[in-house]
Amino acid sequence: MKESEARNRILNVTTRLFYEQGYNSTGINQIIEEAGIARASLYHHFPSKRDLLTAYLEEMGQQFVNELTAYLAPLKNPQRKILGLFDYRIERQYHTSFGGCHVMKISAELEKTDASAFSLVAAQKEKQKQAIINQVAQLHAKENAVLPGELLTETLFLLLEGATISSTIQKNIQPLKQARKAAAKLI
Amino acid sequence: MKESEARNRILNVTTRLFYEQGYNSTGINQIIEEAGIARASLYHHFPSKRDLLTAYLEEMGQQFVNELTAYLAPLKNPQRKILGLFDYRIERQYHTSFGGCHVMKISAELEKTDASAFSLVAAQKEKQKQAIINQVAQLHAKENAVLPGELLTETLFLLLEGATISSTIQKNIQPLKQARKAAAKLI
DNA sequence: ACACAAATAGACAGACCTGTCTATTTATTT
DNA sequence: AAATAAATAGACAGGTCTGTCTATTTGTGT
Repeated sequence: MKESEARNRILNVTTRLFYEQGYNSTGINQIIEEAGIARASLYHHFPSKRDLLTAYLEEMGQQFVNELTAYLAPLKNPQRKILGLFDYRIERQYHTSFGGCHVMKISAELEKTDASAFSLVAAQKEKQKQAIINQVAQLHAKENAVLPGELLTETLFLLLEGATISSTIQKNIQPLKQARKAAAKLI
Repeated sequence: MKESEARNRILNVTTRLFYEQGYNSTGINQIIEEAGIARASLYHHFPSKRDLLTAYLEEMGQQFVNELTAYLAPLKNPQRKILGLFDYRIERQYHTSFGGCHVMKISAELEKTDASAFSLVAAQKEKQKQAIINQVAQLHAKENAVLPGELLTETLFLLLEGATISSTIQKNIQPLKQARKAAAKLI
């Protein structure tokens, strides 16, 4: 029922354009044209542009988690999986020509007073963080670890976030490689 | 000569609006109205909107460095100054109601192919990073430090960046506090 | 007093924006 | 076969956008 052909085309085009051009710079008209569907069809499935934003975030969130899970699956132990988090980001940066994290991009376009949008966005980030928590939980704490468990999780997450935005601004993967190196010393 | 009254008003209003609403969502008409100047005056000083962007980045960069320098000045030793970097960000987040870093916000609105804009943006970030390098250079390396000097600098920078974006998305200072805690253990 | 720069008001072009509406056609289901 | 849903084309309203242009007034330095 939700699998209609037109809806899929709309969602695919929207996802691509919102990520490449941003939310504000992407117009309904462009979506209609590139998706090759009628105006009324779009408004039938998505009554307002805001509904497209919600769908975009959910779609991208789903993709991200699926891809990450697949990427980490073959890695053998928690250490390697944690380093895999950084490698995955590196691969993604190459694949998107340094487009950066979609959640960060969208959040920068939102008015800071738009609480409902920010709660959507924050929920997406929370999911990503959960992937780290799951791995750190399986680490055998080092004898004389510099950072205790919970702080280690947070630090790894923040390193990942900082390296991602930094890599996006600099348009090279150096920050992610450095973050990976630091992570290797901390786990 | 560049100190004309009208120009200052334009720049002040532009700076506020670009930061609060973003670049794409701020119109020339709104700037004119809020600055209380004539349309032709704006185009006299800034021939295109793009010129406003350049001026905005330079203005904000100047402000950021000045404020940070003033904030760190009374702190006594390199350790405290490094932790001061985090405290300064916390204060800024409160002061801007969690508006976040202006460089990150703008970079998220740029097309990733806009090389000239990205080089402006990257230069601003480089300046901020330099502030950390300066402090770390004065640290006496710990005997058995987990992270060697250069990697320590990069790690502190990435922690700061990650905690800033994370704090902006979550709308609370917890990430910055955690990053500060991690930094304290690393230096 | 003269010249030049800076600022003003406001109309205008040409394009784009979101969302609504009418009226018709195609599918699917019962 | 009848009814319901999904899709189509395209006009339309009301607004906003950037940038240009004319024509006039204010200010400043020489």
